[in-house]
Amino acid sequence: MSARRGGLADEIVTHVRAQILSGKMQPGAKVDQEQIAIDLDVSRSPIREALVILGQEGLVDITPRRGAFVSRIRREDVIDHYQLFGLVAGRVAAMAAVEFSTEQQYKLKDIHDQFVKADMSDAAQLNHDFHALINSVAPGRTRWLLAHLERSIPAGFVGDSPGWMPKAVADHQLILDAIMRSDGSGARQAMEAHLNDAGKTAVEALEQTGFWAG
Amino acid sequence: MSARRGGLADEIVTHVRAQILSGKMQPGAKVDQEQIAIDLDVSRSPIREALVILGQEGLVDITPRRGAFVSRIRREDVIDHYQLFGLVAGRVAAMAAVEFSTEQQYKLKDIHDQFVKADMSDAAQLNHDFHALINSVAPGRTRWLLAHLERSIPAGFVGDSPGWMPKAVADHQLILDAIMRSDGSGARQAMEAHLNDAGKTAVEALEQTGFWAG
DNA sequence: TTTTTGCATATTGTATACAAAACCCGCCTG
DNA sequence: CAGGCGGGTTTTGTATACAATATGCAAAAA
Repeated sequence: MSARRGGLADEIVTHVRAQILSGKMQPGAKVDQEQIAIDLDVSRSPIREALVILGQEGLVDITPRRGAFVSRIRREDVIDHYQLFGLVAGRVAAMAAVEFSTEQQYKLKDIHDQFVKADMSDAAQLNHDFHALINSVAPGRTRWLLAHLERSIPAGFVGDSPGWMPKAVADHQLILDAIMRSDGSGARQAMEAHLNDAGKTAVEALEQTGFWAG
Repeated sequence: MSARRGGLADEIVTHVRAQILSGKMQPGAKVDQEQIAIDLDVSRSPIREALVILGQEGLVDITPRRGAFVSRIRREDVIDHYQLFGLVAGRVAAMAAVEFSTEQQYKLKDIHDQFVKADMSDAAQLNHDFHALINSVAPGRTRWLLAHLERSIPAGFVGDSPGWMPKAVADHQLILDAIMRSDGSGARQAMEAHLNDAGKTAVEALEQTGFWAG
């Protein structure tokens, strides 16, 4: 999005992250550069850059001359992560409630109306649009942080867990209502609650994909 | 701290960051890999990894096949950054106020008492210790985020700006008082105010080092 | 004069090569 | 039998080499 990088490194990041979040690489396991090089048929140069990114995201721990290991992320870490996400996103939601123009308000309502009727294939995109519109009022540095928080741990879990959609719809409704009536405090609370739920959902999803097997 | 990397890359990050924050590399300027390679007498391999880190931190923008450029950070971005910092650190301070043992409380008071009497050479360390003790109650992911926020933009500015010490002492006093009386809400507010001030100080410091010259 | 096209150059991105540190495993010694 | 000590192997970290794309300038056309 902001920082599209040289091509391969980004693809490798995506690949390895998927491996980790899907449980194919267990927490604590070594991330072998050579193995990835073989799997993806690339050299170690872009792999090392990818590992640096994943290290910054906290998905792998890098120790000086010993290599990269899948981080031992605990359930409470995921919960914590989403609480932080909620803290920041809640702040932005409060700003949106106050600053949104009438036009923006109805644009948000429009997205939400589509979201209500969407099936699982479109839900992810509409969910993203909903949050993106709200977050568009955030100042530059806040946007940067939100982008980090969104891709760091396990985001993009929309629909992975059954029964999440109706809950998300209800949450979004509360957020939308608060913003429509320019209720900053209400928007903040609703957004925080929404992301706290998302955290629980993320834990369940990771549980199901076999992220934790010990 | 958490992710000590292979040696050279970290040093290069420090070097380039210093160049940027001191104004020797102007915002918008190209970060030439070859030039750094010559300056530091290293190959481009660790330099590229360093640039990835700086890109993640938001100090440089990396565009696919065109290179890295010093980010055009505005004064409001620095303010924004420190507000976020305050948001998170405030949350942690509130937790500390509630969770601190009596022993921890007096340990914090002890550090503060030293801070009051310290000269500029020790102030940085004691300031760090003060915050580190408070942040020690934060869960893992929050600690990770705080570490990011601390080193991302221009942190470690203690004492760079004259007249900051007395202000910091007063701020820390308020934070300490709130924690001593287990006043979570008060600690949060005091910490947020402290970091908002730190943001202004950071802007001034950047102003003086010649970061902005336009 | 201004714009556009093409080529020479510079710089990035990726691959390969090499040096050094860490790991593994058998062996020796107490 | 436990624990420590080589020596070979593996893997990382850095340097160098090569390929591909972007940049800049000059010449030609409008």
